[in-house]
Amino acid sequence: MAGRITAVSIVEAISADLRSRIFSGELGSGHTLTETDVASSYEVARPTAKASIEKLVAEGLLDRGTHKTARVVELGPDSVRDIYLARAYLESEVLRRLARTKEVPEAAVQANRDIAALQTGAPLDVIEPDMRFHISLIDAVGNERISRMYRSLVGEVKLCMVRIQSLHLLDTALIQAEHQRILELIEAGQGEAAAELLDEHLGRARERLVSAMGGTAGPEADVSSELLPE
Amino acid sequence: MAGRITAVSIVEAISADLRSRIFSGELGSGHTLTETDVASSYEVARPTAKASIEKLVAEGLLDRGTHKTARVVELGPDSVRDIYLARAYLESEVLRRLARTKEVPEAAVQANRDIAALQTGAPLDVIEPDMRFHISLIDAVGNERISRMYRSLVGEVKLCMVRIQSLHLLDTALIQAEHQRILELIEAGQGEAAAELLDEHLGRARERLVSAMGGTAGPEADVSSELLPE
DNA sequence: CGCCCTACGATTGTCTAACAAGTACACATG
DNA sequence: CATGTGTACTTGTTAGACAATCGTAGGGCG
Repeated sequence: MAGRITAVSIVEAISADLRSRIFSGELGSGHTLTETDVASSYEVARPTAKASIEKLVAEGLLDRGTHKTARVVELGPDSVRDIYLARAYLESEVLRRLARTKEVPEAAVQANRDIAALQTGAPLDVIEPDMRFHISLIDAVGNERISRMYRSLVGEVKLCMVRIQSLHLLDTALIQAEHQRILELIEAGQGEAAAELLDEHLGRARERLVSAMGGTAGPEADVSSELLPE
Repeated sequence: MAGRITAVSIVEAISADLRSRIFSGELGSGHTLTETDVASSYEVARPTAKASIEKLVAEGLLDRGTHKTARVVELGPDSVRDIYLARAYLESEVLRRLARTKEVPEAAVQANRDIAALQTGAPLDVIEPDMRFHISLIDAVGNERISRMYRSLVGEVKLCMVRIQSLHLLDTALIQAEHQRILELIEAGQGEAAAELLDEHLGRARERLVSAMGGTAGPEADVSSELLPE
């Protein structure tokens, strides 16, 4: 087979393209997407564009109220905390259950190897294998719904990331070491310890994100920032 | 405030009506819903009906492939296990975290009181307060995304329930007692024990559902059932 | 007689065109 | 300065139509 042929509907194709443009940062937070704009830029009818937009709204990537123009969601510090806490809930429980059977998913090991081999590259290159590491752990329990839920969270995480340029704060070596330790704890059957380490791991990432976006004051930014001199 | 006024769109209204008809069992598993049928029966245009159907597909209540008629999802034993395991994942982690702060949500206490006060009623009446109990626990951690995820699972659980008539298997007193014990364990800060009890609680409910639907052989029924004499 | 192929009906995907209804912002008025 | 009005832009919904596709029933051939 020379690459699976994909005969997706137009709606899906447009959704996919918009999604990747959002993740790439081309469509930044707060960017508005009117139905007519989408329709004309992709040369489709408005109902088709409407369907594409509503698909992304359902995914949580776009935001829109009745009779209002859709816009790329703006994730403030509160949202970031919500997302990362949700990740921690899902993933720490997964670690506990994996530890019971001492099951270390090969895909996670490979993802972490990729991080280690990455030492020299651009700082953003760590994101992809990092996400792959976490997704591998989730998928290892073989629960379709849990996997789906986690993927939707990952989508929002990526959305956070594109807002941050200063990702050189990322300490690739530290990330890789913590991942390694988590895998070891699973293998040793110490689920509780693995869950705790993960909590710290995600908590640190979360606070780094929050502080990095603190200056740009998202919609849920605390009021004190309005009192600062401009 | 004398009841919030709700000016929902037509699409939402139709989705809501279809949803309740699905949950009530009026639209049973495998029931087909063509766009034209929905359009004519609600006296709306086909695109409107289409949007309503697609909304329910996104929720996981309907199932449909390209160019194929939408049908109410058929949940086999494997799906039931997947759903209940996902519930266990989310909820047991929630219990652990609630136990850390020894926080017993009042709404959950109330829901369990309602179950206790229910002793004499029809056996299906236990479902509503039971769901409310579990949802209260989830909501208590105040994480928007976790709550959303759990609610989508609850939707599928209700879908399972309507397939089963023989719900007199439900032991209301046992359910109520286990709930009570879970709340006590949270208050005592024993998250691990609470999580374990919940696992049993949900596991029992799951196996009861699976065996109750075993005769009707869902799509994921194991092959041996095909070997049985008809 | 059974099997493959084709033609048909039913259904969905998409488009064009249009009107109704709502929001947001500027403007005029008291 | 607050309030009301109005206009432009956008979305919600409809109607009708055509193409593409799926399932099935019927006809031709071995």
